[in-house]
Amino acid sequence: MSRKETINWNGCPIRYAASVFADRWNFVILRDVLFKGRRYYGDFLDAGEGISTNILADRLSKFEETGILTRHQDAKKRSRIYYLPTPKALELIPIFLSIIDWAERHDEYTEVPEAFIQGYRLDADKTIADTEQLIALANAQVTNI
Amino acid sequence: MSRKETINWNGCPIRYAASVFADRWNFVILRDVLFKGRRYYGDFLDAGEGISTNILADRLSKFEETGILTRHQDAKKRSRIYYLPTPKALELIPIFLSIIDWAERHDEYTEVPEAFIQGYRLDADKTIADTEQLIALANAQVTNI
DNA sequence: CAATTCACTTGCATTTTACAAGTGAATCAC
DNA sequence: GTGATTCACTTGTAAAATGCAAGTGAATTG
Repeated sequence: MSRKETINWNGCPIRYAASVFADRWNFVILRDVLFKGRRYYGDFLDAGEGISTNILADRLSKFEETGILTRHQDAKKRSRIYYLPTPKALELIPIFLSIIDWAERHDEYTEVPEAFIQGYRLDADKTIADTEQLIALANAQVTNI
Repeated sequence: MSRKETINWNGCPIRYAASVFADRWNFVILRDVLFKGRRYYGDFLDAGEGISTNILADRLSKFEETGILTRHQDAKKRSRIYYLPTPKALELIPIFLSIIDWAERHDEYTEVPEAFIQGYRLDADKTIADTEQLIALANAQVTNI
């Protein structure tokens, strides 16, 4: 057992990434944070995906532990909690954009706006920058005023 | 319940990708197929990751169902089974390369050869093409002679 | 042709997930 | 000010997935 777990475990980037976000709910939460501007705990629940409250709480706290999200209280209503993406999370954008690109090509049911996917295929760096901008706006909406 | 599951389920590329490969063992198997040239059932088992035989069999058959891998008998020894990546799997290369890039930057324990990661950051397309070449070689080693 | 290899399958204990129902702090309505 | 409500979880429990060990049967080897 000890041998099995030490061989090839540490040092592998794919394995590390798997430990941080390879799970369907993690994918959905990161999508919501990176592309849909969702920040509040309640937003994630109401996203219509059917995530349970205990699973959401578990994933959010793990994202805190792994430095993907930070937890905050709303300034005017302290009972509301929001989560902000860290730089480490923002650097997941290229990964998720290429996932979107891949899925659009291989899933007949996927519906991505033409302009978005075409834009990405023509100039990925610009789409990454644009996405970062939208994230900054979403963050500002939650932290400002 | 029916409402919850129909809203936002279909049509989302991230959700689709999650259903195909968002799982730690899927990550490891795809890494082995895309970057380590592993093709035989036994190769995956002996990879030192500790995957159980039933889980491996389950994931391999799901990858068949989702069109990621194809299952074949070895020409000279029909009791040996190998799995080949489909074009749909090859198109995961950009995703996994950007995952490697991300992990290298954020996991202190990750050990990626300097030349490899530098090469990727300088010219991602070239690294993608190089990886495809290596995959073609690995496929040939299994299918030829 | 008996022993071994190979790719799984099966049985079962443990862990994780899903669903429903709390809980306690903060906020709102009056 | 206080009772009702909102909010972000937590808890309990049944169902599902996982992990481990031990088969199984076809193919191959000695």
